[in-house]
Amino acid sequence: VNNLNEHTGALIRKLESTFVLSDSERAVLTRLPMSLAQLRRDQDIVRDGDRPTRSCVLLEGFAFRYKTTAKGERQILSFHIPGEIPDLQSLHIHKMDHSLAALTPCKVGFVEHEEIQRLVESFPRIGAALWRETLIDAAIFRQWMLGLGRKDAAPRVAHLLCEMFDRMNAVGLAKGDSCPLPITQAELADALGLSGVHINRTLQELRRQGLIALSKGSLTIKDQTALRTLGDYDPAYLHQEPWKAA
Amino acid sequence: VNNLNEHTGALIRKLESTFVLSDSERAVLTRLPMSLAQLRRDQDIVRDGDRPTRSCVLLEGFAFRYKTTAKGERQILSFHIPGEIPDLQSLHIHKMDHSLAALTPCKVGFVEHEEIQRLVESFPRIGAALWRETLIDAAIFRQWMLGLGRKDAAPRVAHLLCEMFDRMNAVGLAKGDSCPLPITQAELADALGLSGVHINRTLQELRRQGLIALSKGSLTIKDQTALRTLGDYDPAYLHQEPWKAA
DNA sequence: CGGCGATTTGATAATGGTCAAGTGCCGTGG
DNA sequence: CCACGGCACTTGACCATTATCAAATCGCCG
Repeated sequence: VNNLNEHTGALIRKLESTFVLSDSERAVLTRLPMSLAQLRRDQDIVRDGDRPTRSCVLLEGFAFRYKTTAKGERQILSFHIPGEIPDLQSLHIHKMDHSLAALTPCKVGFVEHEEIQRLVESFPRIGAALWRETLIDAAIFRQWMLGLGRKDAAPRVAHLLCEMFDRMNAVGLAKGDSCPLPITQAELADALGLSGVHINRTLQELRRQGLIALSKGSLTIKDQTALRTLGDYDPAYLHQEPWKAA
Repeated sequence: VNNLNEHTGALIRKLESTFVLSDSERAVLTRLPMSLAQLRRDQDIVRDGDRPTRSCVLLEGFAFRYKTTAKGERQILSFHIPGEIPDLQSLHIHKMDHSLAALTPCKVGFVEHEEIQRLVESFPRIGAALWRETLIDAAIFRQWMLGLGRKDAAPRVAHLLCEMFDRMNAVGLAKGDSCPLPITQAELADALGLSGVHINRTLQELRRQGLIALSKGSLTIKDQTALRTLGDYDPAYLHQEPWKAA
């Protein structure tokens, strides 16, 4: 518990992207006790089977959750951007059923479950907002399932790129039609249930059609309409509209 | 709001499968106001895009959630058994991002969101239990994603059958190594991201190997060990152990 | 008996996987 | 400054799992 505030900016920005916080709510969040850590790329934060007593707020950088098959194949379940709490579910589900790792070097804050419990008891609206975040998480899982189960490679890739751009945009991390997206083709493959080779060819096709540019960790959406149509993308499932005043 | 109790038995049984209720908690749940309805097979309960003001408790029969692709392909996202609240998420996520339908004729109780809100405010432990249920929902989505993205047909089918059996068993609806499973091969296909033809051939193979029997809406697991191994199944993600005393 | 939905079967095609080798990029150390 | 090493990306050839299409059978209910 080694900080005071200024670290929670990403968290507050994220919550405020769908929620209007009152002053007292913002104040208590700013002072939320967390212990900071800096993580290397690819470092596990929590592992499948762990029983963590704290959750992890992503302050800078990107993370992802994944599971592994008996024969060692990896499925990436979600990508996480600054301000998110990727393992909030461990608050009520005590044993991890998947792992969480750093996609890039990143800065995180660990908050004890006890602390979160106190927070949601004293500030029920924050409790509801956090519950809501976990529900949006689930909505994203459902959307990915539709892709994994029923879409061809190109629409799958297109959809993911649309989603990541919108999520980055919602927390102010996109500029114009570009945003950081430091994801490897192998990671894309593991997220979309495809092989690295096929991801490569699909990306080339999207580039050839002038829909996107993606290189050196940066994504540019060159033809949003076409990309959304191809990916059958409708951002409604992200439930991003600010919705309830303080 | 046309009933008193005896209808909520399935709900209570479900909650008690992972949670020890106090007497007052059980009492308030028993009296939970809900309006009953009887639904036909395949009838939509709520639709993608709706903004429901109530959630649906499944009292008898089976339900499923699904999404549809632009070209009309269906992905089934989850199956639901008696006692579950398949659209509880609409409490905090106001617009449906998928549909919910009756897999078999079924009896449901609709509970107004207002009512649930009152319930979780007065009984925070029930609130936590419900939050937990939505998190387990998400855990099941994650497990399905691993299958959709990274497993071949046979393991996918095997895994689903293991899961459905364990969930039925947890609420007392299995007898020995059998349980009701009134699911069509086409529905299995849409849940597992495969074609109906391929599901048919895969089921035949599982039967030929003596792992299962599945017909007339009833599943029998004839070799649990082999089926679990094949499906790479570990029930930990269902988080079924009763865990916190009242 | 008729009819309809569910299941089964066979033949053929396609999307995407695997394997293997090569290229490009970038940071490190001589 | 340049060679080296490693990792991500790219390419080509071949293969496999699964989709598609079409038709036949089964089972149950009226």
